[in-house]
Amino acid sequence: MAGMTAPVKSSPLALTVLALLHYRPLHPYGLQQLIKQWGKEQVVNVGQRAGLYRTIERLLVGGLIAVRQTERDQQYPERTVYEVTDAGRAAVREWLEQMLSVPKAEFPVFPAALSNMMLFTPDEALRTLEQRAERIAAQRAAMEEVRSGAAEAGVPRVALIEDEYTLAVLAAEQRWLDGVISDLRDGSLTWSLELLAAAASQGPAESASSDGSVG
Amino acid sequence: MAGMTAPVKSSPLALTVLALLHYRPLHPYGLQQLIKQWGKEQVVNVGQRAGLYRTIERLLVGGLIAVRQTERDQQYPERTVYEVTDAGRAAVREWLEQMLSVPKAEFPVFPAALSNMMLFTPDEALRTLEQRAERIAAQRAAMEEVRSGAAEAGVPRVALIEDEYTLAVLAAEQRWLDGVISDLRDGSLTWSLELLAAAASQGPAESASSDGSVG
DNA sequence: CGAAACTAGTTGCATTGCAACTAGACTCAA
DNA sequence: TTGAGTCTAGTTGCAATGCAACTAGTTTCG
Repeated sequence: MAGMTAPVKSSPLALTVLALLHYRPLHPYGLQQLIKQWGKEQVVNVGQRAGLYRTIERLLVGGLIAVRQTERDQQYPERTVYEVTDAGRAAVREWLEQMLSVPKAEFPVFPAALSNMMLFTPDEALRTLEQRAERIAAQRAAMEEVRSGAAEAGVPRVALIEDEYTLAVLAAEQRWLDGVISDLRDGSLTWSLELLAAAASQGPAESASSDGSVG
Repeated sequence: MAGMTAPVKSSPLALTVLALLHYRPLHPYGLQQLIKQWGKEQVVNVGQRAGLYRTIERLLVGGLIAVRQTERDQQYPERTVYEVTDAGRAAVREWLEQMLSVPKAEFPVFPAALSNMMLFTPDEALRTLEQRAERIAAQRAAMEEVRSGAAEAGVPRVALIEDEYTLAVLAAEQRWLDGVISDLRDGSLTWSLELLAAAASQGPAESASSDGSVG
């Protein structure tokens, strides 16, 4: 077993790099530009190049990509052009299958924050959620404009499918926020420290410590 | 400037630890148990304790929590009980405001995978998305059962608000998946390499490299 | 008595995110 | 023409996170 290296782990960036090299061999900076041109910065975090170079290094060590040439377009620094290998072509399919079919547990900050919203008063909660709703609406509008523009310009639907998904999720978040906001406004969703303490003392709160005092 | 330390960064786990210590001083393992009992493992990643201990260390160094006592319930190892400080109480409010009101750009794997779905044939895509849809449906059903059970047991709505949100998002994902799946089945969503290459060659593909060949 | 399982915490490694830094080339205006 | 800003291109370092393994005492069960 000569070439045994640990299998390379998938990540959004690794998948995208490997996929783009599928279409054409390219150098790291070119990949970054391509990702931005195709509007995929929403989806892959190529903002700071560090991640990109490290990912490429990882793929190279793992044998999923190889150096094709080192070109020198005078006026620019030397650029190393990479191409995908057969192992890389196989890996992309495995990753893609896994990433598409298995919903992975991730831990975004918003649900975590929501789960502690009772530290705020209903009024404070209302104000912060209103701000979020505005921002989500703006983001959604901007994204929808880009997407429909691209669609009208003839970009095939499958190439915009991730925007379609993101928009569906954003729309759901917005609807949900609007509902909660209106429930906070009309008082059908409220709480107070006393109420919560009462609910906690009859709930399943008494078994994690030798001491049963709450608050 | 004696006690100047860098401000502690927020994270789902840090927020939750700080919030729970609000209700009652506790030791790390107790916090982990509490998080699990309250069904918050979906939302905070306390699966491997390492993160928990490191987070607590971080909060301690940052002055947001303090050691209250070191108890010894013989038969158990010594346990250090922490309590939240005034600085901690202030930090939680700032964090919460930020985390609730500002939608942060995160990079989950599914959209990244979707954006490269065209590497599969429409048929392959259909099959993998069907699998995801099944899993999402199962997860949603399980979660809904837990949530409605808790609600009927008298847990106040605000304490289940993050489940409500997650369920809304899961429902949207499921609806979206169902739509795409049916479009894949009836052929109203398709693609082929030739089609994509054609679209690419008239699109904005030609400026990231000196070489314009695609494929 | 021995094997599991639970309690409690630690260690190490790979990966990520974020920010700063280097450094050459080009662009434009004072 | 020279200096300020801006691109291109890549590197370095640190803190944080995720994941897995390891230590070690305790209890439980056969």
